[in-house]
Amino acid sequence: MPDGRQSWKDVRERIHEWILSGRYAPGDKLPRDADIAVELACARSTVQRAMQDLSDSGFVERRRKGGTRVRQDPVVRATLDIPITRREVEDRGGQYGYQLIGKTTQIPPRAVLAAMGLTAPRKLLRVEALHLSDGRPYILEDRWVCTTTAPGILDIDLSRENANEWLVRHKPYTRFQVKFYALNADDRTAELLSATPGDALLAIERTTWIDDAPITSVTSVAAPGYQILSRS
Amino acid sequence: MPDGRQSWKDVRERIHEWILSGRYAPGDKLPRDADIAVELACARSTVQRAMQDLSDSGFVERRRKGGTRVRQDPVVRATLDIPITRREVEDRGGQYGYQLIGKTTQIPPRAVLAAMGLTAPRKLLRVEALHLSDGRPYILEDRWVCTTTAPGILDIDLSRENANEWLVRHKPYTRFQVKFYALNADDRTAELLSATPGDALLAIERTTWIDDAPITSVTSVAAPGYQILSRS
DNA sequence: AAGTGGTCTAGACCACGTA
DNA sequence: ACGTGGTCTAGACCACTTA
Repeated sequence: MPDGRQSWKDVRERIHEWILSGRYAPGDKLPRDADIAVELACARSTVQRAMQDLSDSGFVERRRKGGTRVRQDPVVRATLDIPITRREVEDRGGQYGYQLIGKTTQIPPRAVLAAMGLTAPRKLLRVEALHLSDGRPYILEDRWVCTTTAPGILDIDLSRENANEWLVRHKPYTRFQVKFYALNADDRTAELLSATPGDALLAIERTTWIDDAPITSVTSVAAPGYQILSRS
Repeated sequence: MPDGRQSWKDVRERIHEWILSGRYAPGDKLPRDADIAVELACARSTVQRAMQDLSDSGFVERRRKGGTRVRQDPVVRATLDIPITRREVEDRGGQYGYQLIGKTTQIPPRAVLAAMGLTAPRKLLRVEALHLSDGRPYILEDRWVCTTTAPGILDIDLSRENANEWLVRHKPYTRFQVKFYALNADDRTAELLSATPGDALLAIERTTWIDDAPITSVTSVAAPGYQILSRS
């Protein structure tokens, strides 16, 4: 314990060690921030910052007046980065390619309406496209766009410009929801992704809103072997 | 602009609106924190807090001396909660059940060693178990435990006690990694999960460490239809 | 009603990276 | 070298919640 400055990360580490070592077991109450600040010889706000991080990470639970307790059932909280596909491909050293498959205006299936929080059926723009890595199919996306919220999309030449990238640059969202699941490739999907019908594929469904107005809902199906990793 | 107190979340919202409205477009440089603080009539540290959040969320990019810029390619950063399975089942209103399938000590396949960061092959404890919801198979887990890092696991009656819950309570980790992918059910997996061979299933692989010492690596395969959702 | 976490402020200094 | 973000401190007040 040198008497130099301690960052809140150091303080977080100290407290984390108390938990790891069993000095404070799951369910135990930790001292008040102010007391910890005295013990560790730092400002209370530094302890507060450390505690907030431990709380965000699911290690402790904090309540006003109730104090801080070590969580009984730590929740694993994973953070995933979902970059735009072009960047993902290029970061892996691949050559990115994009291909428009279809563009229509139609009433989407119930599941899509539900995902976007729409109650009444209405026509939406549907864009199907394929992302390629080194010329090989990488991700097949089936996108529905609300043309009321994002009318500008209608002026874009989607055979040249990528719908996702256009939206991300011109229609920032305030809220989003992501869903992961596995599905068996049907004949069409298999053909487009150069897979075999029945192959298990990872599907990523993303829906974005500006406040309560849905912008787009897209289901991306990845080619066989695709994995998603949490940040370090 | 009422002259009441503003929280850093309010400030974050104000700056976010600047970006949404196009006042600052992707690639643009934002004013220095200090100037924003003057404009919004708050302390610089409040702006700093807001900016840190916007940076964590992937909206802006900050560099010392370089200033703050709106990101060109916003990264979608999703946070997932992965609770212990008992809690997940009970939160969904189901009756949780647990069943030990097998427990052996053997040398794991290369992939498992690699996931744990082990270079030399060595024997690990392997525990296979089934989690049930209302008596129906829910998740099949195939776990490898490093008995050097977590020797206590050998004293546990794993037919009664859940390996995951024991580890989570007695062996807190300092670091972890999560991986998601899809796989086709093989005959054995299908039988254990009451699925059909070939069904697409979601696999979640989690590895935990204390510092650099691996604790456990577990691959959980969920029954058909399982989905993972991001937090709000 | 009182105690605890949550946040703000103002000022200071540090550390990093760019110009 | 210097400007910008990053963080700490000390003190103050607020807000929630439970004793």
